[in-house]
Amino acid sequence: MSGAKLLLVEDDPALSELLVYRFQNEGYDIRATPDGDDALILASEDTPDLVVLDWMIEGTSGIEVCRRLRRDKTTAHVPIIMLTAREAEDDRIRGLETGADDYLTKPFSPRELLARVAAVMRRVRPALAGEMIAVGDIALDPAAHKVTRLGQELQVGPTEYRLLQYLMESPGRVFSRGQLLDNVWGTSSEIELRTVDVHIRRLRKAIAVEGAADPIRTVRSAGYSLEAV
Amino acid sequence: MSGAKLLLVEDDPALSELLVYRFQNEGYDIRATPDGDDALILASEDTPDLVVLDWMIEGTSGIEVCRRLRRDKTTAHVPIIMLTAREAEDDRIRGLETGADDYLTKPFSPRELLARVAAVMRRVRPALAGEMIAVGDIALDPAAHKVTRLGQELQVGPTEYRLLQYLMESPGRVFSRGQLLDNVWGTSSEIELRTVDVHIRRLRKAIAVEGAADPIRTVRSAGYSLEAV
DNA sequence: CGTGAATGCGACACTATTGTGACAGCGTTT
DNA sequence: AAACGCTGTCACAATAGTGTCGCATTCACG
Repeated sequence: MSGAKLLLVEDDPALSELLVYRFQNEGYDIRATPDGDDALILASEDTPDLVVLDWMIEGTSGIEVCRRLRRDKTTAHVPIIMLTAREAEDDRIRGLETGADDYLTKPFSPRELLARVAAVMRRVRPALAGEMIAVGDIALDPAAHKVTRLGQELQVGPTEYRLLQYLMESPGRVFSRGQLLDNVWGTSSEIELRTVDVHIRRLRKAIAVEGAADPIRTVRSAGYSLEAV
Repeated sequence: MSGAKLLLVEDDPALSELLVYRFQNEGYDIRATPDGDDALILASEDTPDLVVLDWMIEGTSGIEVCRRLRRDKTTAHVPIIMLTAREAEDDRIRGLETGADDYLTKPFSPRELLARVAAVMRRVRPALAGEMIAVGDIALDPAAHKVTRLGQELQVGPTEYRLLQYLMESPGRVFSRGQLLDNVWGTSSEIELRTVDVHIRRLRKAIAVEGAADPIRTVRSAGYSLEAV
């Protein structure tokens, strides 16, 4: 499991099924539901990396789903791509107003949607889109699952790798231990906060190379951040 | 029988015959049928690598064939090139919506279609385009169905061959066990993930030669990749 | 300077993941 | 019918990774 988590909200069974196959084939971890209320529950249970949202759906309407996703803290920043009917200009505008990141008018080809999703993912979570990310002298290649520093390949364990990737996605930003546990370890983590310290230490050791400073900054009583060196 | 397997669904006998001749000449393993239902049966019996599908055909319509191909797990990912009448814009759009990968409007020259097919094949499965691929000191010849390392011919079983070919198509890239099952074994596989490990081991043993390192990298909790040695 | 809280660090038991040899089922060939 | 090659699973061995603990060290603040 390497791809980004998608949530598809689409009430046309044929289209939904088709898209699920296509996205799975591209390596995405996609779940689908035809129902707006259900979508909100799914999104809150396991925050997706991106939501594809049909405008016309059963239950809570697309625009309402969009609005509520934005209201909830855990999903407020999740990118949303809206699917709208062809001539519904008003809908499109209102959709973007409500906070959608992109839209696609029906009919569209699966490939078009794939391209849009990939584009948004590249912008928001480059590493999940398979894009190489670099911070200072450290480079991370998600496709090859490799980390290099100053051209030197580093040996990084699974958890340290995920931790590093997460830190690299927002360089300079300070994350609390709780945030790191939620985003790197996963939702249902009943893990000691201090465990984060240990993995930070292991990560520091793993990315240490001759003649390069420690890029991980400890912010006392706040958390850690990765600085460009 | 070396080239990629094509399935042509075309009810104009003259055109069909011409295309079959041309594609066979190019080394493709092509079968043709004028009937939509027949096409579905042929496709399920022996999954083709690509389908060329006329929009207007007898029996089940083109769009329906397209949709059903996508619905069936074993054929869901097979690229489809649609042949449409010149002015049928709506058809084209609906075709793409239904999951076709590319289209060609009649009339077209056989050469055009050959180019499209080759382009799609190169994108999807480079080795199936009949091109020799080499990674490090390993060379795989799809035409001759042979694998050599350091000039030495290797004895590789069928599954190991497909596995190696797939890994060689994206050297350095890490694939999860699930991805490998989907792409090497086929989408309908209800097979244990650990089975991949066993075949990786068999492949490792098969491609081991004196004085050469193991090119297969195990990425713990992620999958495997083939590195250029 | 003290002092308490926060963080760094090494060790350790435990768990999860992967490597490996063996085996039985199956279809094909001899 | 026997022999063979290939396949998918299994059980077990070998590793690698994980979470906690206890203690050392550092830091902010009076």
